Amino acid sequence: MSQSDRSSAVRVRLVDVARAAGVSKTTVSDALNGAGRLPAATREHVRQVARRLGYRPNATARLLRAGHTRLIGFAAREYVETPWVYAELAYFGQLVTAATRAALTHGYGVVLLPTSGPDDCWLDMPLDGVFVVDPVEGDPMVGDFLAAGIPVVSDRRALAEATGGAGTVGRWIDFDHGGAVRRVLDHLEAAGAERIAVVAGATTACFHQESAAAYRDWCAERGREPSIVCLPGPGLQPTLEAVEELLDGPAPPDALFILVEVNPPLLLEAVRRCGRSVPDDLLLVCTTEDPTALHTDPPISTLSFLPGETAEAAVELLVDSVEGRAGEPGRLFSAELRIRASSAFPATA
Amino acid sequence: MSQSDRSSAVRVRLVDVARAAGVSKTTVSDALNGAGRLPAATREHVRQVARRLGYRPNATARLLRAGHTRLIGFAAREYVETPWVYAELAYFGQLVTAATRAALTHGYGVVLLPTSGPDDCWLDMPLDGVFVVDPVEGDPMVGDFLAAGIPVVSDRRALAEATGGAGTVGRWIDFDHGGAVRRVLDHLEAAGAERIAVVAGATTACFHQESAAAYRDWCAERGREPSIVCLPGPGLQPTLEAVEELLDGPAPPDALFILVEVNPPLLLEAVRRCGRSVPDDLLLVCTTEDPTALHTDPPISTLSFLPGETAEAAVELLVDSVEGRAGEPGRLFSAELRIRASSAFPATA
DNA sequence: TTGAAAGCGCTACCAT
DNA sequence: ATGGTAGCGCTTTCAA
Repeated sequence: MSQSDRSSAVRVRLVDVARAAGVSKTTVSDALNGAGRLPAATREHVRQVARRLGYRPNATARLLRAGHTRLIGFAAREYVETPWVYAELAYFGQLVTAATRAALTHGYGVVLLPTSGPDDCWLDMPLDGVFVVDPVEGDPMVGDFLAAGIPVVSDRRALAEATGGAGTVGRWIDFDHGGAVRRVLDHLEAAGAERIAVVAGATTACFHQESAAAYRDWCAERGREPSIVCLPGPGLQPTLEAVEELLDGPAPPDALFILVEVNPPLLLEAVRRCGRSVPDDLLLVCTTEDPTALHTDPPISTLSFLPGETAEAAVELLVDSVEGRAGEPGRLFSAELRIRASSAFPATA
Repeated sequence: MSQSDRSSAVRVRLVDVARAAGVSKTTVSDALNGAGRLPAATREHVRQVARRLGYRPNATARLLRAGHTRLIGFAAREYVETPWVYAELAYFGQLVTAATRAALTHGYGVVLLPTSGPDDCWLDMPLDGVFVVDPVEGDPMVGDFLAAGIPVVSDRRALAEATGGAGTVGRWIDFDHGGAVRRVLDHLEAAGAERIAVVAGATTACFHQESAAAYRDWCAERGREPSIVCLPGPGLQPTLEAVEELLDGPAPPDALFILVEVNPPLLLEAVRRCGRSVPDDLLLVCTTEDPTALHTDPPISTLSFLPGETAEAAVELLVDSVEGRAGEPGRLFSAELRIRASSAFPATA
């Protein structure tokens, strides 16, 4: 019954191999890990016995011994109440994808963390470090990990600097959100827009806060009337409805800057339903990572927050922290405005 | 310097708290875990000391003690060479999302596994079980985990039954792919289609294999000429090109059944570019989990493989295995055909 | 060349 | 009511 050998509930341990091979635990360990100075014969013998018995080292025990787990956590905190809804947004999807890939190249695995749960249940996971996206003000998760001496990288510089302090904790990546928004607005203005409306999220994420503020400032500086709709959530339907309302309302805008993730093709369709044509009739810039923005007709200008690059940077900062390397405390990125036909100068100009 | 207290590199251990509080390790453990029969005063005292010192239990040590990790792995094996590209497909995204959510409700965390890497590096992770999606024939990852006595759930019944055997290993979820394909074809035929073309993937995933075979059989039974395009990868552009080629080619089809993930709005746009109109001119069914299929004009009929439900089932099977509960060896699902306007009987009928 | 023994940090048994 | 101690399974130092 070789089958019942293997699937029997009792796992074979190092000491079992040692006994079966008639050697000590040390010898087995050395033989299997290529350590020590064993004669090739002993080594081979031990290996054979180990294989015959179907021995696999216990990962947890090695980790305890090693003092690290090569596991990093990933958490997105914005929608704390409804865990993992955000996974369906292209931005978060790409973020976790890139983080995973980056972690793997550094020899780390990624653990998807719960955003809610019994108290500080996240501390029960054997993590070497954590990447926290969109931490909330005074985030308990961040606090817990830092207090436990587990390095944290977040995407909020201000928050990281407020909490951490010493060398190995509280590093960050971040964006100049206000600057990015102004760049978009300037671009739209240069393209001839006179009434730029903004659709923003109403969450606590600093991204939305800062973006909305920047928009208002920008308008104030020019004596323009701000026209902004704040959405409670990231749903597709509410966003499209908000757009249609704006376009069908009084004093419709001649440019739209969408700050929540929205499906580009469907957005375009909604705009058309309102009898507007992009870009002749309405300039359009979206904050989305959805790759279909490239393939619509016309292609849509986007403001990208570079999930791939930033996740990679975050993981690198984290790994540096974990492995005790000093280094930069954080990295500031610039959102990338990708100008495409939806906001280019009208072809007629 | 309360700050340097907390971030100092040396983590405070249980024994440190015990010493500081003038009690034994046992008392500290009991006090903190609410075990034992300590007087409230002792308990409180110990807790205060622990808090003052910033004590956090070492997760790895507890896990070693506990004999389990409450961590399950998630791996998708189809595109082993280019890890995590698939994360951008709606199907996989929803799969990992649902699996994560389900795992969390059972008190398990999810570890995203590398699909390639130095030999059996995945065994270094302290996992209680693994969910392997699209395992390849004779998958080494599956074999390694089973050999290590770590329960595996995969989405290939045949493979699971070939490998495992005994109670705690090799459970499965699966679909009757052939049946699903035939259901779609029957539906299209009933809706009046006479030339149904299929766009399929060319990967080793049994889904593609079985689907293509079912299509060919179905055609053969009716003496129809099969018209099938096999795509090497999941890219958006190649898929759209294949569709346009089909529609512009000789003997264009009057119905299209797309078996790879494609963006619904863009697909519709491509179809229109070919001068066809859905559904009057061309019936359309897609195998996609992209939620925008609902919002296009017309909405697109889809064949859904229920990533949410199946991931949940997989996690439940896995948790049962891990916790030593006997139970069903697997669960067979039926793909769900969601008929919408894109494949309904022409309105003119 | 090999092995005994000491831990990694924690929990749980069984004395006191 | 409290604490000593054994042990989870492994690696590693050090002595033989």
